Amino acid sequence: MTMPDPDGQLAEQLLRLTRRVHRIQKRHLQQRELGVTPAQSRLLRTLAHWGSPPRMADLAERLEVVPRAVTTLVDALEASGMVRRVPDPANRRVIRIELTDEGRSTLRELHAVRRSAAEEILAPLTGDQRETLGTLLDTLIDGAPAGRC
Amino acid sequence: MTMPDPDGQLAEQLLRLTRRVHRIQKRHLQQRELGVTPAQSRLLRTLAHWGSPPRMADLAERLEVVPRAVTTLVDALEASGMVRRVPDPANRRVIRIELTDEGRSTLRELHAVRRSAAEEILAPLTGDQRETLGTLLDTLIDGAPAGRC
DNA sequence: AGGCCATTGTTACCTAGACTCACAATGAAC
DNA sequence: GTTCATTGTGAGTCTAGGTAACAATGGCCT
Repeated sequence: MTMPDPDGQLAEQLLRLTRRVHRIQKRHLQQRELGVTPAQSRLLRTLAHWGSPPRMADLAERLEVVPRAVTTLVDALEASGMVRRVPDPANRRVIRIELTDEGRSTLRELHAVRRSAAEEILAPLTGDQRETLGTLLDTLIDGAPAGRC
Repeated sequence: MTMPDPDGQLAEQLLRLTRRVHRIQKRHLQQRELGVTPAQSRLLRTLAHWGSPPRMADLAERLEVVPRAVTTLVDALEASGMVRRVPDPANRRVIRIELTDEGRSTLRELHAVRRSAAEEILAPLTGDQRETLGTLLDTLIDGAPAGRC
């Protein structure tokens, strides 16, 4: 009476949930009409958690995407005044990305968006369950073999 | 000393993991060179779990996408001989989607792909943890308010 | 100094996956 | 039989990502 493929099922559930998370987040973002897409929102949050302005390459690594993808995101965010490209005097190849005041104020609104989206997604879970889930996800994310090249 | 936004963090982790799952699955699929994308693979699996051949609209609902998206997927799968469009004699508007023999054989290979991808993703977790995660994900997926409409 | 290679960001292009809108064909209901 | 709902699809858009080629820069090595 063992399940036929428990791990495969798990991956399936994860993917399914994934799609739902994405859709819900997108909807909540659109409702606020901040002109920010989910990926841009993620970049902004990443930026906020940084100490000093990171380089494009830093962002790419943190976001786990190729540098080229960061260029597009920063293009959009810069066009809407959320971030600024600042050349690094110490190394003329690198460009540092700074949050603008407008970016910071948008971030505060994004915080609320994320909260409401998270609330909708996590509604079926109790506080304890959320904590457990958080721990498991942490383990999954941190313990990853980082892509074995 | 409470966390600033635990639920938001959770959603963040979920999204991050999501991206990883997607990437890993895609890589594993490409390695096998089955000519099947992740979304197509999902449709095939959905099809296999169905009793009698479903309508396009059924698939759309089950996959949680708009019907138009199913058209594209079925186009591709039909072009590679995995499925067949069969008109429904009882209602000439509906088209039923049938798995072909080739689709069935591909599905067997996809099963292996999914297993290996799941293994890579879930490597950091013990058996017990996987079980717990499965339960939590079930709760999340089934308990969803289905888009409050 | 000069030459070779790695780093950094970007230009140009492609793909997957989803969405909206409009529409034609069909069925159902009044 | 006219009107309305269902069903699938054409046309077009959009987000998010990926490759490949490249120009500019920096580091290193002799």
